[in-house]
Amino acid sequence: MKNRKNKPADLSAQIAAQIKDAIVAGDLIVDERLPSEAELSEQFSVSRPTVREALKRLAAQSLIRTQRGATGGAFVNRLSFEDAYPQQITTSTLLLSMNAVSFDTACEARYALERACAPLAADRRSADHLATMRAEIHRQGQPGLTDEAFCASDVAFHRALVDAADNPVLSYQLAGAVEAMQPLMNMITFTARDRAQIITRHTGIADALEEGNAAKADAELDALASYTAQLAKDLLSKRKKAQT
Amino acid sequence: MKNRKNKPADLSAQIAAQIKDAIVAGDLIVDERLPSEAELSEQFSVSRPTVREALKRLAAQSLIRTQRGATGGAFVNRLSFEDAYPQQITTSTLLLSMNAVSFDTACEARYALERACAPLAADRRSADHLATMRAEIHRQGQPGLTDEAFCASDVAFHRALVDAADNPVLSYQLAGAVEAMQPLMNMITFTARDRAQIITRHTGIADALEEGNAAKADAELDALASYTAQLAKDLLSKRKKAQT
DNA sequence: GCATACTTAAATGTCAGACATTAAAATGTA
DNA sequence: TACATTTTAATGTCTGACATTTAAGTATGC
Repeated sequence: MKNRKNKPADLSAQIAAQIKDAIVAGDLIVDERLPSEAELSEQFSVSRPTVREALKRLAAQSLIRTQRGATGGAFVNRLSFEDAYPQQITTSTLLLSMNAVSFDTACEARYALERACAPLAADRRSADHLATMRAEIHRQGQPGLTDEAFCASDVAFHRALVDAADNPVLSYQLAGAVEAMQPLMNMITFTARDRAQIITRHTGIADALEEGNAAKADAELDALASYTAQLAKDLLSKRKKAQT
Repeated sequence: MKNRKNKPADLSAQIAAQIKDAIVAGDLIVDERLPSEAELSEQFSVSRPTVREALKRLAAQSLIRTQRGATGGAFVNRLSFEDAYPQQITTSTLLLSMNAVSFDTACEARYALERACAPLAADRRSADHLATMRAEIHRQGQPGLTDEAFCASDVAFHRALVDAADNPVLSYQLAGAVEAMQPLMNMITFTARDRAQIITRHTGIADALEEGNAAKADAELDALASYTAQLAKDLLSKRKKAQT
């Protein structure tokens, strides 16, 4: 069905798929205990190691958790945003690095998504979010900051922006896009002038959100996106020249 | 480190984490073959079943693939957007269903993201995407269509809209948000008048994209978002009345 | 009767070794 | 040279055992 190679999947993969389907369909509810490994191995007519491999597959996706001891076993896990974040980030990072996604493409996606958040953030930003953004802006202005640290602070700033929209679904969706960009951003060497420009934009964004001015926030984000794209273009042409 | 419960993780989880880190860091490159299970079990000083459990964890995340036979083994997998899609959808679906995310919240995220795509889609939409959208609109107008089928067509329409932006990163990020909404949408009963309204908006969106009119696409999406939110509100108040 | 210490039981975690199956490479043969 | 056969090295699966963990039950002492 799923594999167009019509290669029959491993038993452990089949069993994991069945249990996963049961969880997605709601036949197994959160915190419900699965049968013990011994019982499952009987039900599916396979050995315990095979059942265990299936359970490990599910555990790797945070679909179940296991507990040892007398009342232990495998339990359906409530998949939390907190659990899903790191997986999302890892997946996004690998997607970018393994598929030769260009800086432009990743950057475009990132700013498109952030601009989607801007109006909501302008409406709902809390004092906390603003404080975080101001703190990161201040850090970005410190002399002697390495490029890596500058990028890390940039990510923190943008995550605060996204979180300010106060929509966990948006935060989750965007975490990957923003964080996965960091390895790409790290390849850029920021001159003092670059940093000053970026800080100006960041300040503009923070100001706009503080005022609740969605249009201004959008404009500042647009300017920042253009500037970032320009930096990447310069970097590329500089490299080309170096090769010649 | 990771678990604040300072419970030491399983050996198989530790080994899986080490290999995953090596892949993310680029120490293991795409299509590189891992040592055989026997060799790994020696390297990590654990038994083969334990190594196998670790490998299954990685396979569940599509980080590796395995091949049987003389030249077989475990290979670092090129994580493709195609592979990541279904996982992203499953995760998003479970996040919504297990965390009591409200229809409003999910809907807001979805339309915010779609509106981020609209300008790009207006610029780049291909004839193919437009044809898909028109076909889905036509299907949505067919009498006798069940609510489920209507929703499925709605999802297909919106996926075409997202794909029209021609940015794989955006498509990937949005797939979850759009598809995961379907179970929630399926709870709505669409009257003939509802459907007509939605079809009007869909047609407006398709027209706008065809004209390359980003502002109009945005306005139509905004109207559709409001209408959908209104439908949900009506449904909720109707239920409340039924309970009284 | 109650608190504490010990024992038991049930589950997962780990190991060792064997056999089954697969698929490529090496070998043999017309 | 082309084809069939054998070898080989790997994953897939099974059996059985033991280790470890944890909650519950039980005995002991006061």
